[in-house]
Amino acid sequence: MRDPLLHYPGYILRRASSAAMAEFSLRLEGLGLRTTEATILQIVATNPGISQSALGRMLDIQRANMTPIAARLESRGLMQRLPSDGRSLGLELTTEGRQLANQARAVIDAFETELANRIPEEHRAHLIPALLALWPSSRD
Amino acid sequence: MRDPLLHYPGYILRRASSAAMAEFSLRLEGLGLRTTEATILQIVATNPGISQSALGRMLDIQRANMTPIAARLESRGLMQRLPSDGRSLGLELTTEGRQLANQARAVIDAFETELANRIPEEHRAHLIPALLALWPSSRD
DNA sequence: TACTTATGTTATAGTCAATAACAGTCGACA
DNA sequence: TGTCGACTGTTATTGACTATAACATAAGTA
Repeated sequence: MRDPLLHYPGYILRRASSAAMAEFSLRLEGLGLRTTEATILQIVATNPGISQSALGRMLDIQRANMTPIAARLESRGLMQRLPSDGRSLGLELTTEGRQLANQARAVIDAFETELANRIPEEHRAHLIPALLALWPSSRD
Repeated sequence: MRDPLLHYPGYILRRASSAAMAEFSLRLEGLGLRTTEATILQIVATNPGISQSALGRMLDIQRANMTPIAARLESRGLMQRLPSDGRSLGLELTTEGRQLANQARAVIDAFETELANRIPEEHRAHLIPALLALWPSSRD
């Protein structure tokens, strides 16, 4: 029972990512947040007033899929959507949203620290630069 | 417009993985294969007779979700499901399945090589060991 | 034999991403 | 100024993928 793909970086990337994300989702369950929602809270916290579409571009989430996500966060009282532009909606966290964002940040920090510690020291510093090279994306 | 999570390995892992997988899916479209299906063809090719559930354990796919995937490959004439055990089904590729597996392997090889080449040389060799450390999984 | 575990299946629900179509707004520019 | 093209947000729909529960059957074990 041999896995012939174990030496391919892309394959291992997929498997490692899905395993890590499953674990991460569990840790967020206590806060009632999904992975994407926790991410959004962090980004809106550091970029108050960011528009829905700019947020979507940052996270590779399309406008059409952003709408229900943002609506859900707003209906939970975590985020406000204020018309900034006439066509754009500027996003801002409520007080409750900021509190939850902080709690989520603690969960993220703990998880990411654990992840990093699982990597043998001689490889640790190379992971992020290597992954960034695989993900050209919007930071060009 | 700053991304406050850019220094977290788990976050970048997720983003890099989803970008790479989207690209990979496009390359498999020509063969009419999904990512998972291409993977299964490779594994069954190297492990003829493997059972559906063993395959599922290898790929972290649950029995219930394995059924329609395997049935689809069989109905396309790529794979056979032969009762081996009375309860188990042993999987084997048909001639056509082997041919398609070979074509898929070429696509995989090309893609994985390109991926590896995107990584700056000083980081390249560290990616797989680092990822394997994050994905303990079944290889214990 | 009786009990437990393993395998495969069906049905169902939820999450997530992709597409198309629409209304409204903004900006550029002739 | 007015028009045209691009941008924003929304709705509706679809497909892929995952998770759970319940079931029938077979295998292994005490």
